Amino acid sequence: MNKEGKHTVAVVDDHSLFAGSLEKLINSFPNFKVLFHAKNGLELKDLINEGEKLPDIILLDINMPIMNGFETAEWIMENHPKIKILALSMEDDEQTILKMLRKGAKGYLLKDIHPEILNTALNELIEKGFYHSEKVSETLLHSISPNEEGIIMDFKENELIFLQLACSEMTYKEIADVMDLSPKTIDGYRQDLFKRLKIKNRVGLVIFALKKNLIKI
Amino acid sequence: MNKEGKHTVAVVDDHSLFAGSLEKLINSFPNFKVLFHAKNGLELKDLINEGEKLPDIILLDINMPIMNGFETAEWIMENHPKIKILALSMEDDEQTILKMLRKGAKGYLLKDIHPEILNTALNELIEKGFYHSEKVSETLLHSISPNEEGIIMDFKENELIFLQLACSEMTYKEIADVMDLSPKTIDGYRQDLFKRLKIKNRVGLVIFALKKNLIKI
DNA sequence: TTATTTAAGGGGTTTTTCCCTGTTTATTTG
DNA sequence: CAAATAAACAGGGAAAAACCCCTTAAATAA
Repeated sequence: MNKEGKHTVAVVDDHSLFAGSLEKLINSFPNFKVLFHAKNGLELKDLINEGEKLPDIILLDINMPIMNGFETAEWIMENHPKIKILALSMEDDEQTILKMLRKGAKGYLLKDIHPEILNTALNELIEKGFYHSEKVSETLLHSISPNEEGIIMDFKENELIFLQLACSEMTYKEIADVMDLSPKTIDGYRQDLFKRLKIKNRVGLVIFALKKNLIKI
Repeated sequence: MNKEGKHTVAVVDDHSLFAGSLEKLINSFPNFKVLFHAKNGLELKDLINEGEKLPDIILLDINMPIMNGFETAEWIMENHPKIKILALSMEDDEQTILKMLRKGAKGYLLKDIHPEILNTALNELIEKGFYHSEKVSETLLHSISPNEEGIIMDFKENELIFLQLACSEMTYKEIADVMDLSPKTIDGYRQDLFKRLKIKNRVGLVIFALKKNLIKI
Protein backbone atom coordinates (compact mmCIF):
# COMPACT_ATOMS: atom_id res chain seq x y z
CA MET A 1 0.00 0.00 0.00
CA ASN A 2 1.48 3.34 -1.06
CA LYS A 3 0.90 6.86 0.19
CA GLU A 4 -2.13 7.28 -2.06
CA GLY A 5 -3.73 4.27 -0.38
CA LYS A 6 -3.19 2.14 -3.45
CA HIS A 7 -1.76 -1.36 -3.49
CA THR A 8 1.50 -1.54 -5.38
CA VAL A 9 2.24 -3.87 -8.24
CA ALA A 10 5.56 -4.75 -9.85
CA VAL A 11 5.46 -6.02 -13.41
CA VAL A 12 8.08 -8.53 -14.52
CA ASP A 13 7.70 -9.11 -18.21
CA ASP A 14 9.99 -9.18 -21.18
CA HIS A 15 7.58 -7.85 -23.79
CA SER A 16 8.09 -4.16 -23.26
CA LEU A 17 5.20 -3.08 -25.49
CA PHE A 18 2.80 -5.42 -23.78
CA ALA A 19 4.19 -4.49 -20.37
CA GLY A 20 3.74 -0.81 -21.18
CA SER A 21 0.05 -1.13 -21.89
CA LEU A 22 -0.23 -3.41 -18.89
CA GLU A 23 1.17 -0.66 -16.68
CA LYS A 24 -1.30 1.88 -18.03
CA LEU A 25 -4.10 -0.59 -17.47
CA ILE A 26 -3.11 -1.29 -13.88
CA ASN A 27 -2.67 2.38 -13.12
CA SER A 28 -6.21 2.94 -14.36
CA PHE A 29 -7.57 0.66 -11.64
CA PRO A 30 -8.75 2.59 -8.56
CA ASN A 31 -6.93 0.39 -6.04
CA PHE A 32 -3.62 -0.32 -7.78
CA LYS A 33 -0.48 1.40 -8.97
CA VAL A 34 2.58 0.06 -10.72
CA LEU A 35 5.63 0.49 -8.51
CA PHE A 36 8.24 -0.55 -11.04
CA HIS A 37 8.89 -2.72 -14.02
CA ALA A 38 11.57 -5.33 -14.68
CA LYS A 39 12.38 -7.18 -17.89
CA ASN A 40 13.40 -10.41 -16.15
CA GLY A 41 14.01 -12.01 -12.78
CA LEU A 42 17.56 -10.79 -12.52
CA GLU A 43 16.48 -7.18 -13.01
CA LEU A 44 13.77 -7.66 -10.39
CA LYS A 45 16.31 -9.04 -7.93
CA ASP A 46 18.63 -6.11 -8.55
CA LEU A 47 15.86 -3.56 -8.18
CA ILE A 48 14.65 -5.04 -4.91
CA ASN A 49 18.18 -5.45 -3.56
CA GLU A 50 18.96 -1.83 -4.48
CA GLY A 51 16.36 -0.83 -1.94
CA GLU A 52 13.21 -0.36 -4.04
CA LYS A 53 10.09 -0.46 -1.98
CA LEU A 54 8.54 -3.90 -1.98
CA PRO A 55 5.39 -4.31 -4.04
CA ASP A 56 2.31 -6.01 -2.63
CA ILE A 57 1.91 -8.02 -5.78
CA ILE A 58 4.28 -9.15 -8.50
CA LEU A 59 2.84 -9.79 -11.93
CA LEU A 60 5.23 -12.42 -13.17
CA ASP A 61 5.61 -13.67 -16.70
CA ILE A 62 6.83 -17.23 -16.96
CA ASN A 63 8.50 -17.09 -20.35
CA MET A 64 11.45 -14.81 -19.94
CA PRO A 65 15.07 -15.07 -20.98
CA ILE A 66 17.88 -14.77 -18.42
CA MET A 67 15.92 -15.77 -15.31
CA ASN A 68 12.56 -17.30 -16.00
CA GLY A 69 9.35 -17.19 -14.03
CA PHE A 70 9.98 -20.40 -12.12
CA GLU A 71 13.38 -19.38 -10.81
CA THR A 72 12.16 -15.89 -10.12
CA ALA A 73 9.17 -17.16 -8.14
CA GLU A 74 11.53 -19.36 -6.16
CA TRP A 75 13.72 -16.42 -5.29
CA ILE A 76 10.78 -14.21 -4.35
CA MET A 77 9.31 -16.84 -2.05
CA GLU A 78 12.63 -17.43 -0.37
CA ASN A 79 13.42 -13.77 0.19
CA HIS A 80 10.10 -11.94 0.31
CA PRO A 81 7.39 -14.51 0.99
CA LYS A 82 4.82 -11.85 1.81
CA ILE A 83 4.70 -10.65 -1.77
CA LYS A 84 1.88 -12.25 -3.72
CA ILE A 85 2.83 -13.62 -7.10
CA LEU A 86 0.34 -13.56 -9.96
CA ALA A 87 1.73 -15.71 -12.75
CA LEU A 88 1.18 -14.77 -16.37
CA SER A 89 1.68 -17.17 -19.19
CA MET A 90 0.57 -18.26 -22.61
CA GLU A 91 0.99 -21.89 -21.61
CA ASP A 92 -2.16 -23.38 -20.20
CA ASP A 93 -1.00 -26.94 -19.75
CA GLU A 94 -1.49 -28.56 -16.41
CA GLN A 95 2.14 -29.12 -15.61
CA THR A 96 3.19 -25.52 -16.16
CA ILE A 97 0.36 -24.24 -13.98
CA LEU A 98 1.08 -26.82 -11.30
CA LYS A 99 4.76 -26.03 -11.31
CA MET A 100 4.15 -22.32 -10.92
CA LEU A 101 1.72 -22.82 -8.06
CA ARG A 102 4.16 -25.16 -6.41
CA LYS A 103 6.80 -22.45 -6.63
CA GLY A 104 4.47 -20.28 -4.60
CA ALA A 105 2.37 -18.32 -7.10
CA LYS A 106 -0.94 -17.27 -5.58
CA GLY A 107 -2.71 -16.93 -8.89
CA TYR A 108 -2.40 -17.81 -12.55
CA LEU A 109 -3.62 -15.84 -15.53
CA LEU A 110 -3.48 -16.67 -19.21
CA LYS A 111 -1.95 -13.84 -21.17
CA ASP A 112 -4.97 -12.63 -23.13
CA ILE A 113 -5.99 -10.42 -20.26
CA HIS A 114 -9.38 -8.77 -20.08
CA PRO A 115 -9.18 -5.62 -17.99
CA GLU A 116 -12.00 -6.70 -15.68
CA ILE A 117 -10.40 -10.08 -15.09
CA LEU A 118 -7.06 -8.54 -14.17
CA ASN A 119 -8.83 -6.12 -11.83
CA THR A 120 -10.74 -8.97 -10.18
CA ALA A 121 -7.59 -11.04 -9.90
CA LEU A 122 -5.63 -8.25 -8.24
CA ASN A 123 -8.45 -7.45 -5.83
CA GLU A 124 -8.98 -11.06 -4.86
CA LEU A 125 -5.27 -11.48 -4.39
CA ILE A 126 -5.33 -8.67 -1.81
CA GLU A 127 -8.60 -9.68 -0.18
CA LYS A 128 -8.46 -13.48 -0.19
CA GLY A 129 -4.76 -13.97 -0.71
CA PHE A 130 -5.22 -15.97 -3.89
CA TYR A 131 -6.97 -15.95 -7.24
CA HIS A 132 -7.88 -18.82 -9.48
CA SER A 133 -9.84 -18.44 -12.68
CA GLU A 134 -12.50 -21.05 -13.28
CA LYS A 135 -10.42 -22.54 -16.04
CA VAL A 136 -7.35 -22.93 -13.88
CA SER A 137 -9.31 -24.29 -10.91
CA GLU A 138 -10.86 -26.85 -13.18
CA THR A 139 -7.51 -27.80 -14.64
CA LEU A 140 -6.03 -28.19 -11.20
CA LEU A 141 -8.87 -30.25 -9.88
CA HIS A 142 -8.70 -32.45 -12.94
CA SER A 143 -4.98 -32.93 -12.75
CA ILE A 144 -4.41 -33.43 -9.07
CA SER A 145 -7.40 -35.57 -8.25
CA PRO A 146 -7.25 -39.25 -9.12
CA ASN A 147 -8.74 -39.99 -12.53
CA GLU A 148 -10.96 -42.85 -13.68
CA GLU A 149 -8.31 -45.47 -13.05
CA GLY A 150 -7.31 -43.99 -9.72
CA ILE A 151 -4.10 -42.59 -11.14
CA ILE A 152 -2.84 -39.44 -9.47
CA MET A 153 -1.50 -37.11 -12.10
CA ASP A 154 0.37 -34.75 -9.83
CA PHE A 155 3.98 -35.06 -10.88
CA LYS A 156 6.86 -33.56 -9.03
CA GLU A 157 9.39 -31.50 -10.90
CA ASN A 158 12.05 -34.17 -11.32
CA GLU A 159 9.52 -36.89 -11.86
CA LEU A 160 8.09 -35.05 -14.85
CA ILE A 161 11.50 -34.37 -16.32
CA PHE A 162 12.40 -38.03 -15.92
CA LEU A 163 9.12 -39.10 -17.46
CA GLN A 164 9.67 -36.91 -20.49
CA LEU A 165 13.27 -38.02 -20.95
CA ALA A 166 12.19 -41.65 -20.57
CA CYS A 167 9.96 -41.07 -23.59
CA SER A 168 13.06 -40.59 -25.72
CA GLU A 169 15.57 -43.16 -26.89
CA MET A 170 17.93 -42.38 -23.99
CA THR A 171 18.95 -45.16 -21.63
CA TYR A 172 18.32 -44.67 -17.92
CA LYS A 173 22.06 -44.26 -17.48
CA GLU A 174 22.03 -41.36 -19.92
CA ILE A 175 18.99 -39.84 -18.21
CA ALA A 176 20.81 -40.06 -14.89
CA ASP A 177 23.74 -38.21 -16.46
CA VAL A 178 21.73 -35.31 -17.89
CA MET A 179 19.66 -34.99 -14.71
CA ASP A 180 22.85 -35.22 -12.66
CA LEU A 181 21.42 -37.89 -10.39
CA SER A 182 22.49 -41.41 -9.52
CA PRO A 183 21.21 -44.20 -11.78
CA LYS A 184 19.74 -45.63 -8.60
CA THR A 185 17.67 -42.53 -8.03
CA ILE A 186 16.45 -42.67 -11.60
CA ASP A 187 15.55 -46.30 -11.05
CA GLY A 188 13.58 -45.20 -8.02
CA TYR A 189 11.59 -42.72 -10.10
CA ARG A 190 10.97 -45.43 -12.62
CA GLN A 191 9.69 -47.96 -10.11
CA ASP A 192 7.48 -45.41 -8.42
CA LEU A 193 5.96 -44.20 -11.69
CA PHE A 194 5.40 -47.73 -13.00
CA LYS A 195 3.47 -48.59 -9.84
CA ARG A 196 1.42 -45.40 -9.75
CA LEU A 197 0.60 -45.41 -13.44
CA LYS A 198 0.03 -49.16 -13.47
CA ILE A 199 2.29 -49.76 -16.43
CA LYS A 200 4.63 -52.61 -17.23
CA ASN A 201 7.49 -51.01 -19.14
CA ARG A 202 8.78 -47.96 -20.98
CA VAL A 203 6.40 -48.47 -23.86
CA GLY A 204 3.57 -48.11 -21.37
CA LEU A 205 5.14 -44.90 -20.15
CA VAL A 206 5.29 -43.42 -23.65
CA ILE A 207 1.67 -44.33 -24.31
CA PHE A 208 0.58 -42.83 -21.00
CA ALA A 209 2.55 -39.63 -21.59
CA LEU A 210 1.00 -39.24 -25.02
CA LYS A 211 -2.55 -39.81 -23.80
CA LYS A 212 -2.10 -37.24 -21.05
CA ASN A 213 -0.35 -34.73 -23.31
CA LEU A 214 2.79 -34.79 -21.20
CA ILE A 215 4.85 -35.19 -24.34
CA LYS A 216 4.30 -34.25 -27.96
CA ILE A 217 5.55 -36.03 -31.04
CA MET B 1 -17.00 -60.45 -71.82
CA ASN B 2 -20.60 -61.65 -72.02
CA LYS B 3 -22.87 -62.25 -75.01
CA GLU B 4 -23.88 -58.57 -75.11
CA GLY B 5 -20.23 -57.67 -75.53
CA LYS B 6 -20.00 -56.28 -72.04
CA HIS B 7 -17.31 -57.00 -69.54
CA THR B 8 -18.60 -58.82 -66.48
CA VAL B 9 -18.14 -57.70 -62.91
CA ALA B 10 -18.74 -59.61 -59.69
CA VAL B 11 -19.41 -57.55 -56.58
CA VAL B 12 -18.23 -58.88 -53.23
CA ASP B 13 -19.55 -56.60 -50.53
CA ASP B 14 -21.33 -57.07 -47.25
CA HIS B 15 -23.37 -53.87 -47.29
CA SER B 16 -26.32 -55.08 -49.29
CA LEU B 17 -27.88 -51.65 -49.66
CA PHE B 18 -24.68 -50.14 -50.89
CA ALA B 19 -24.00 -53.15 -53.07
CA GLY B 20 -27.47 -52.88 -54.57
CA SER B 21 -26.97 -49.32 -55.75
CA LEU B 22 -23.48 -50.28 -56.84
CA GLU B 23 -24.94 -52.97 -59.10
CA LYS B 24 -27.37 -50.53 -60.66
CA LEU B 25 -24.55 -48.06 -61.20
CA ILE B 26 -22.34 -50.63 -62.89
CA ASN B 27 -25.14 -51.90 -65.07
CA SER B 28 -25.70 -48.33 -66.24
CA PHE B 29 -22.18 -48.23 -67.69
CA PRO B 30 -22.09 -49.03 -71.42
CA ASN B 31 -19.25 -51.55 -71.17
CA PHE B 32 -20.05 -53.41 -67.96
CA LYS B 33 -22.59 -55.72 -66.44
CA VAL B 34 -22.81 -57.29 -63.00
CA LEU B 35 -22.54 -61.04 -63.26
CA PHE B 36 -23.32 -61.88 -59.65
CA HIS B 37 -23.06 -60.62 -56.12
CA ALA B 38 -21.58 -62.20 -52.98
CA LYS B 39 -21.74 -61.04 -49.40
CA ASN B 40 -18.27 -62.33 -48.49
CA GLY B 41 -15.32 -64.31 -49.74
CA LEU B 42 -16.79 -67.65 -48.80
CA GLU B 43 -19.94 -66.98 -50.79
CA LEU B 44 -17.80 -65.92 -53.75
CA LYS B 45 -15.79 -69.12 -53.52
CA ASP B 46 -18.95 -71.20 -53.42
CA LEU B 47 -20.53 -69.38 -56.35
CA ILE B 48 -17.44 -69.77 -58.50
CA ASN B 49 -16.97 -73.42 -57.50
CA GLU B 50 -20.62 -74.13 -58.28
CA GLY B 51 -19.81 -73.30 -61.87
CA GLU B 52 -20.78 -69.65 -62.19
CA LYS B 53 -19.17 -68.03 -65.15
CA LEU B 54 -15.98 -66.22 -64.19
CA PRO B 55 -16.20 -62.43 -64.11
CA ASP B 56 -13.56 -60.28 -65.76
CA ILE B 57 -13.35 -58.07 -62.71
CA ILE B 58 -14.12 -58.59 -59.06
CA LEU B 59 -15.05 -55.53 -57.05
CA LEU B 60 -13.81 -56.59 -53.65
CA ASP B 61 -14.59 -54.95 -50.34
CA ILE B 62 -11.85 -55.38 -47.74
CA ASN B 63 -13.94 -55.13 -44.60
CA MET B 64 -16.14 -58.16 -44.57
CA PRO B 65 -17.00 -60.69 -41.89
CA ILE B 66 -16.39 -64.42 -42.45
CA MET B 67 -13.69 -64.16 -45.11
CA ASN B 68 -12.21 -60.74 -45.54
CA GLY B 69 -10.81 -59.02 -48.58
CA PHE B 70 -7.23 -60.06 -48.00
CA GLU B 71 -7.97 -63.77 -47.73
CA THR B 72 -10.41 -63.54 -50.59
CA ALA B 73 -7.87 -61.82 -52.84
CA GLU B 74 -5.35 -64.50 -51.94
CA TRP B 75 -7.78 -67.24 -52.95
CA ILE B 76 -8.73 -65.51 -56.17
CA MET B 77 -5.13 -65.05 -57.23
CA GLU B 78 -4.31 -68.65 -56.45
CA ASN B 79 -7.27 -70.08 -58.30
CA HIS B 80 -8.24 -67.58 -60.95
CA PRO B 81 -5.29 -65.27 -61.50
CA LYS B 82 -6.76 -63.86 -64.71
CA ILE B 83 -9.55 -62.12 -62.83
CA LYS B 84 -8.70 -58.51 -62.07
CA ILE B 85 -9.39 -57.44 -58.51
CA LEU B 86 -10.47 -53.88 -57.78
CA ALA B 87 -10.26 -53.36 -54.03
CA LEU B 88 -12.80 -51.20 -52.23
CA SER B 89 -12.21 -49.87 -48.76
CA MET B 90 -12.84 -47.05 -46.36
CA GLU B 91 -9.29 -47.40 -45.03
CA ASP B 92 -6.84 -45.23 -46.86
CA ASP B 93 -3.76 -45.95 -44.81
CA GLU B 94 -0.62 -46.99 -46.57
CA GLN B 95 -0.32 -50.41 -45.03
CA THR B 96 -3.85 -51.52 -45.95
CA ILE B 97 -3.39 -50.40 -49.54
CA LEU B 98 0.04 -52.01 -49.76
CA LYS B 99 -1.21 -55.26 -48.33
CA MET B 100 -4.09 -55.44 -50.79
CA LEU B 101 -1.86 -54.75 -53.77
CA ARG B 102 0.59 -57.35 -52.50
CA LYS B 103 -2.26 -59.85 -52.43
CA GLY B 104 -2.73 -59.19 -56.09
CA ALA B 105 -5.32 -56.42 -56.36
CA LYS B 106 -4.94 -54.49 -59.62
CA GLY B 107 -6.59 -51.35 -58.33
CA TYR B 108 -7.72 -49.66 -55.16
CA LEU B 109 -10.71 -47.38 -54.66
CA LEU B 110 -11.84 -45.53 -51.59
CA LYS B 111 -15.48 -46.23 -50.86
CA ASP B 112 -17.00 -42.84 -51.59
CA ILE B 113 -17.28 -43.70 -55.22
CA HIS B 114 -18.07 -41.15 -57.88
CA PRO B 115 -19.75 -42.80 -60.87
CA GLU B 116 -17.21 -41.40 -63.34
CA ILE B 117 -14.30 -42.60 -61.24
CA LEU B 118 -15.68 -46.13 -61.02
CA ASN B 119 -16.28 -46.13 -64.77
CA THR B 120 -12.74 -44.95 -65.43
CA ALA B 121 -11.33 -47.51 -63.02
CA LEU B 122 -13.20 -50.41 -64.63
CA ASN B 123 -12.23 -49.31 -68.14
CA GLU B 124 -8.56 -48.85 -67.26
CA LEU B 125 -8.59 -52.20 -65.53
CA ILE B 126 -9.68 -53.83 -68.79
CA GLU B 127 -7.48 -51.71 -71.04
CA LYS B 128 -4.29 -51.33 -69.07
CA GLY B 129 -4.72 -54.16 -66.62
CA PHE B 130 -4.52 -51.88 -63.59
CA TYR B 131 -5.94 -48.72 -62.12
CA HIS B 132 -4.43 -46.41 -59.57
CA SER B 133 -6.07 -43.17 -58.49
CA GLU B 134 -3.69 -40.25 -58.13
CA LYS B 135 -4.15 -40.39 -54.38
CA VAL B 136 -3.24 -44.05 -54.15
CA SER B 137 -0.30 -43.72 -56.52
CA GLU B 138 1.00 -40.89 -54.46
CA THR B 139 0.54 -42.83 -51.25
CA LEU B 140 2.35 -45.80 -52.70
CA LEU B 141 5.22 -43.78 -54.03
CA HIS B 142 5.54 -42.05 -50.71
CA SER B 143 5.40 -45.23 -48.73
CA ILE B 144 7.58 -47.57 -50.72
CA SER B 145 10.28 -45.18 -51.78
CA PRO B 146 12.90 -44.25 -49.21
CA ASN B 147 11.92 -41.10 -47.34
CA GLU B 148 14.05 -38.12 -46.26
CA GLU B 149 16.21 -40.23 -43.98
CA GLY B 150 16.52 -43.06 -46.48
CA ILE B 151 14.13 -45.26 -44.55
CA ILE B 152 12.20 -47.76 -46.62
CA MET B 153 8.66 -47.96 -45.34
CA ASP B 154 7.60 -51.12 -47.11
CA PHE B 155 6.80 -53.55 -44.32
CA LYS B 156 6.11 -57.19 -44.81
CA GLU B 157 3.02 -58.72 -43.29
CA ASN B 158 4.66 -60.23 -40.19
CA GLU B 159 7.00 -57.34 -39.77
CA LEU B 160 4.10 -54.94 -39.47
CA ILE B 161 2.26 -57.16 -37.02
CA PHE B 162 5.41 -57.42 -34.93
CA LEU B 163 5.94 -53.68 -35.09
CA GLN B 164 2.45 -53.00 -33.88
CA LEU B 165 2.62 -55.56 -31.09
CA ALA B 166 6.00 -54.16 -30.03
CA CYS B 167 4.21 -50.85 -29.50
CA SER B 168 2.24 -52.44 -26.67
CA GLU B 169 3.41 -53.44 -23.22
CA MET B 170 4.00 -57.03 -24.31
CA THR B 171 7.44 -58.61 -23.94
CA TYR B 172 9.08 -60.09 -27.02
CA LYS B 173 8.46 -63.53 -25.56
CA GLU B 174 4.75 -62.78 -25.41
CA ILE B 175 4.79 -61.41 -28.94
CA ALA B 176 6.52 -64.59 -30.10
CA ASP B 177 3.74 -66.59 -28.45
CA VAL B 178 0.84 -64.75 -30.05
CA MET B 179 2.55 -64.71 -33.44
CA ASP B 180 3.41 -68.38 -33.03
CA LEU B 181 7.05 -67.83 -33.91
CA SER B 182 10.30 -68.49 -32.10
CA PRO B 183 11.57 -65.69 -29.84
CA LYS B 184 14.66 -65.84 -32.01
CA THR B 185 12.68 -65.02 -35.11
CA ILE B 186 11.05 -62.14 -33.30
CA ASP B 187 14.49 -60.96 -32.32
CA GLY B 188 15.45 -61.11 -35.97
CA TYR B 189 12.53 -58.85 -36.90
CA ARG B 190 13.54 -56.48 -34.13
CA GLN B 191 17.18 -56.24 -35.21
CA ASP B 192 16.25 -55.73 -38.82
CA LEU B 193 13.72 -53.01 -38.02
CA PHE B 194 16.06 -51.20 -35.62
CA LYS B 195 18.73 -51.06 -38.31
CA ARG B 196 16.40 -50.00 -41.11
CA LEU B 197 14.56 -47.41 -39.07
CA LYS B 198 17.75 -46.19 -37.41
CA ILE B 199 16.35 -46.45 -33.92
CA LYS B 200 17.97 -47.45 -30.66
CA ASN B 201 15.24 -49.18 -28.68
CA ARG B 202 11.54 -49.90 -28.32
CA VAL B 203 10.73 -46.33 -27.41
CA GLY B 204 12.15 -45.31 -30.77
CA LEU B 205 9.91 -47.88 -32.40
CA VAL B 206 6.79 -46.47 -30.75
CA ILE B 207 7.70 -42.94 -31.74
CA PHE B 208 8.37 -44.02 -35.32
CA ALA B 209 5.11 -45.95 -35.54
CA LEU B 210 3.17 -42.96 -34.25
CA LYS B 211 4.80 -40.53 -36.67
CA LYS B 212 4.06 -42.80 -39.61
CA ASN B 213 0.52 -43.56 -38.48
CA LEU B 214 1.24 -47.27 -38.19
CA ILE B 215 -0.40 -47.31 -34.77
CA LYS B 216 -3.03 -45.15 -33.16
CA ILE B 217 -3.37 -44.25 -29.50
C1' DT C 1 10.38 -35.40 17.78
C1' DT C 2 8.32 -38.23 14.66
C1' DA C 3 6.83 -38.73 9.83
C1' DT C 4 7.62 -37.91 5.16
C1' DT C 5 10.23 -37.03 1.19
C1' DT C 6 14.25 -37.36 -1.69
C1' DA C 7 18.32 -39.42 -3.12
C1' DA C 8 21.10 -43.46 -3.31
C1' DG C 9 22.99 -48.09 -2.65
C1' DG C 10 22.98 -53.52 -2.47
C1' DG C 11 21.97 -57.29 -4.94
C1' DG C 12 19.31 -60.03 -7.86
C1' DT C 13 16.20 -61.64 -12.03
C1' DT C 14 14.43 -60.91 -16.46
C1' DT C 15 14.39 -58.71 -20.80
C1' DT C 16 16.48 -56.53 -24.31
C1' DT C 17 19.93 -56.01 -27.41
C1' DC C 18 23.66 -57.67 -30.31
C1' DC C 19 26.44 -60.57 -33.42
C1' DC C 20 27.20 -64.66 -35.82
C1' DT C 21 25.76 -69.19 -37.61
C1' DG C 22 22.70 -72.57 -39.85
C1' DT C 23 18.50 -74.59 -42.02
C1' DT C 24 14.68 -74.53 -44.89
C1' DT C 25 11.91 -72.71 -48.42
C1' DA C 26 10.98 -69.67 -52.27
C1' DT C 27 12.58 -67.13 -56.20
C1' DT C 28 15.72 -66.07 -59.82
C1' DT C 29 18.38 -66.99 -63.33
C1' DG C 30 21.95 -69.35 -66.10
C1' DC D 1 15.68 -77.97 -65.21
C1' DA D 2 19.27 -77.27 -61.96
C1' DA D 3 22.16 -73.99 -59.62
C1' DA D 4 22.58 -69.76 -57.37
C1' DT D 5 20.39 -66.33 -54.54
C1' DA D 6 17.45 -64.42 -51.47
C1' DA D 7 14.14 -64.66 -47.57
C1' DA D 8 12.15 -66.30 -43.52
C1' DC D 9 12.97 -68.77 -39.51
C1' DA D 10 15.65 -70.27 -35.66
C1' DG D 11 19.56 -71.28 -32.57
C1' DG D 12 23.93 -70.20 -29.30
C1' DG D 13 25.97 -67.22 -26.48
C1' DA D 14 26.82 -62.99 -24.06
C1' DA D 15 26.81 -58.19 -22.54
C1' DA D 16 23.91 -54.38 -21.44
C1' DA D 17 19.83 -52.51 -19.97
C1' DA D 18 15.66 -52.79 -17.69
C1' DC D 19 13.17 -54.24 -13.98
C1' DC D 20 12.26 -55.35 -8.96
C1' DC D 21 12.51 -55.45 -3.86
C1' DC D 22 14.47 -53.90 0.25
C1' DT D 23 17.37 -50.76 3.09
C1' DT D 24 19.52 -46.43 4.50
C1' DA D 25 21.07 -41.51 5.12
C1' DA D 26 19.87 -36.84 4.96
C1' DA D 27 16.91 -33.24 4.62
C1' DT D 28 12.07 -31.42 5.36
C1' DA D 29 7.78 -31.00 7.05
C1' DA D 30 4.32 -31.82 10.51
